[in-house]
Amino acid sequence: MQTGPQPADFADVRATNLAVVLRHVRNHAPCSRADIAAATGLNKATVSSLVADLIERRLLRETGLAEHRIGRPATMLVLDGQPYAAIGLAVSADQLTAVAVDLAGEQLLSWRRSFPALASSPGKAVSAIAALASRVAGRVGSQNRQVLGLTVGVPGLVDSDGTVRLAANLGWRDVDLRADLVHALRDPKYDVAVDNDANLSAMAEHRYGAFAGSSDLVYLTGEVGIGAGVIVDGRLLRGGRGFSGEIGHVQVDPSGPVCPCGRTGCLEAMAGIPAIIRRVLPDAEADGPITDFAPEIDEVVRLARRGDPATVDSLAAVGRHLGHGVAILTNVINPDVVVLGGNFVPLAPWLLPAAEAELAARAVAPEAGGCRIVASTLGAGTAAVGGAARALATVDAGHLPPPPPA
Amino acid sequence: MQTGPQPADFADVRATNLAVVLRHVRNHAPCSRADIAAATGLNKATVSSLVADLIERRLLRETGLAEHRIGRPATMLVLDGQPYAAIGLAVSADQLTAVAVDLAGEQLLSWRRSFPALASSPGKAVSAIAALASRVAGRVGSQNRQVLGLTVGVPGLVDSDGTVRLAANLGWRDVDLRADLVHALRDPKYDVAVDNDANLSAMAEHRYGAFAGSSDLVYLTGEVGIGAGVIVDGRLLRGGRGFSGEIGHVQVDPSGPVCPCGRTGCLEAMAGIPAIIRRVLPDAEADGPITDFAPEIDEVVRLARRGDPATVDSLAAVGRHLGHGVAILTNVINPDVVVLGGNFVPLAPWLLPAAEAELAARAVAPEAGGCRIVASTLGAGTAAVGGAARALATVDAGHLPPPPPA
DNA sequence: GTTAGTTCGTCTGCCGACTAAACAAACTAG
DNA sequence: CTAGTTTGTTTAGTCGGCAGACGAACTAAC
Repeated sequence: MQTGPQPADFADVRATNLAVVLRHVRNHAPCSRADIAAATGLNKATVSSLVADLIERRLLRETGLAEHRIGRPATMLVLDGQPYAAIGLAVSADQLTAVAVDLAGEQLLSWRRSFPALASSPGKAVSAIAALASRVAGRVGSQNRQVLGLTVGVPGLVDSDGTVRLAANLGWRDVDLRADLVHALRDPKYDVAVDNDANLSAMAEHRYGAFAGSSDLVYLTGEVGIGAGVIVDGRLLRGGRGFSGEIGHVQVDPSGPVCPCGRTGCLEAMAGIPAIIRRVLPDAEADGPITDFAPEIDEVVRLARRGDPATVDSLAAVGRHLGHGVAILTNVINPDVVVLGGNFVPLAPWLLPAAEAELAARAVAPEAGGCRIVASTLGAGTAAVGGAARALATVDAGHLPPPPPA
Repeated sequence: MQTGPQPADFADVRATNLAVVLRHVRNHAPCSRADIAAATGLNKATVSSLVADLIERRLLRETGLAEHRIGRPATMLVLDGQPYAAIGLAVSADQLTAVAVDLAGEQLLSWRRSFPALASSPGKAVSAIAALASRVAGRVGSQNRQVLGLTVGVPGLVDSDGTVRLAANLGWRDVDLRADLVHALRDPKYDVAVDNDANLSAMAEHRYGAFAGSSDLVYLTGEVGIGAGVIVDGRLLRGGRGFSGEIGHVQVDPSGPVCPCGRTGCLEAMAGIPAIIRRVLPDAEADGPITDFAPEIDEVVRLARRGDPATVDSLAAVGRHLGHGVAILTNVINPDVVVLGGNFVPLAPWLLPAAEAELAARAVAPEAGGCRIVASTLGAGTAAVGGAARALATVDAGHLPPPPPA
């Protein structure tokens, strides 16, 4: 119970303790009521009451399995994944990705739909997003699951109201996506949110990644641009207007090339995926903005595996630039880990050594402030998974679904 | 009441609500019990109980003055500054600064003592700091005030245990200042903490500055080095190991001069106070590390006031570098305001225009993400005041001094 | 098979903290 | 001097966590 501007009452205590129990079960399942009481310091009777409440809300479930040690066997508790699901949806330049995740972290579905954002208007995009979300919600509903929330990730600046201020790679400016979606979905019962894709990916890593639980974590997107999702002290860093993590257009080399944004030597222009491809595969035709880099990245990986010197050197140079960017983050924010995502993942074996060396050289704190650079292990759709994670995180934070009316 | 790993109980509710009332009175004094109830949503009876508790702890006081509107006159409440004081102490390369502040924000004393840190050992520094703290505590005690806490600010990397990992400008490395101080002060009743001077200055600005209450604020020190104290969402950003805000050695110009840290083109080497003085006053003798820049800064200000073109140009160039640094902070953190402190304050009229222009050009978000650059108005000793503010902030957060035993 | 010992989870009584509503106090308006 | 207003306290009530007792269910050992 931290200091908040709001006064506290019993409901807050109850919500806090319900969330404490729920998180404990999520992190230590299966476990018994006695385990929870011992670990949290709550009274056994209180835990019993809280667990009963959570079972009534169908967030927890008793398993038949009992550990047979000495004494009375414990009735074990696990998360009940069945009755709920959270939906995450990610918009990129060429496709929409939707996932649904249940409370226990099981991915229920993962759908992709190609959608050329630059070739359509934001209005059409809203319709397409709403249609996809609606279909996912329908599927989830047909499994008798209640939707806990829908979060849409967008590669761009999203303010605290859910308005997309600027998404260069989608060609959007001042699109009030959240309100439009709520309207298109006809005021759904569940919560609708819009956030930056890097922020959501960071939430996904924070909840499901190899460094899950690390309270100071940064995720770097490797799509058309480079964005950072920053988690500090276990919470997303948003800044005054929600425009944090825009590391892609920080200058890392004043003598570097001109970036499409008009500035010079941006990290994105030096180490972004398009820059890597141009550098390694100068012959690749670049007619119009490329949006899907998979074939080219595959080719780069092939060349690197084969040990092609120019490719390896190029990737090392890119790694150094990334290390420079990570060093800026380390010096300013001092995260425990920086996770490289997107198209950086397959390239990581050739990027990381150079990046780590550069980080060590540029970081002020000894041992780079304890900061590690790793590749994401979550696979594709991280931002969408993070969208689902956001809704689940609100449950963990105490915003529980109401108990059944019956 | 935010989500925390800790379960909550009644004591937490009480502490939270006591803090709510205390903060309300601090921000809206003088005010009546009825005002508090109306503004916070707490019940009148609850407010009465909370106020009685706070009066017993001598944190609040009733004033005789009553507002005579229609109806029964209200008995007004104000903070009772008398019984408590918090001590802040700042270490710099050439002196120690100590201040004591009461609960109402009144500065009770401000002492300076010259102390050549580089010429003495860390051990002697600990003795000197402890002696000064002890004298301040004695003076405060002789006024029948209880000391709420002592916080020491150090220009360098301080980890979460209060150990100074590296303070280049003091010549310190791995000095466990907090433990040493606790020992030298013989386990004082009050809380002892050590923190980075920029962090503490940021707390001072957050509590007493022109932008007090802004929940996303950065303070830039302008002493020997440049450090950032970062407040995000109303809380200090510390990072995984407490090494955040080290913006001084981020590279802003790869072709810049070599910095004493060994890197090239650090912000500090381009826009630090020594760099400014070298640039504007090339004739100033620089025998050994300068620690007190006051005379030189005065001279720079004189030249700038006179309109000396070389000086004005130099300051504009420095302003551009500062703007570059601020742009990095803005893109990564998106604060509402960046406060320039220390020796930047008298130079601000000539630095700010260039800095703002550079920020606008380099910030990704429109209108620089709403970020403003301003000069501190708190005067000298900001870090020490921030040290006191830290202890007072723990009271605001609910860690109240115990009620009197009587 | 019985008994002792252990552990689990519930039950009971208690206490602390907030709420609602009634009420006394103290003032202004007319 | 009365009516009306506002303040702050009092009283009763509810809620939720806590402590300890208790029954339940099991293992271990004789």
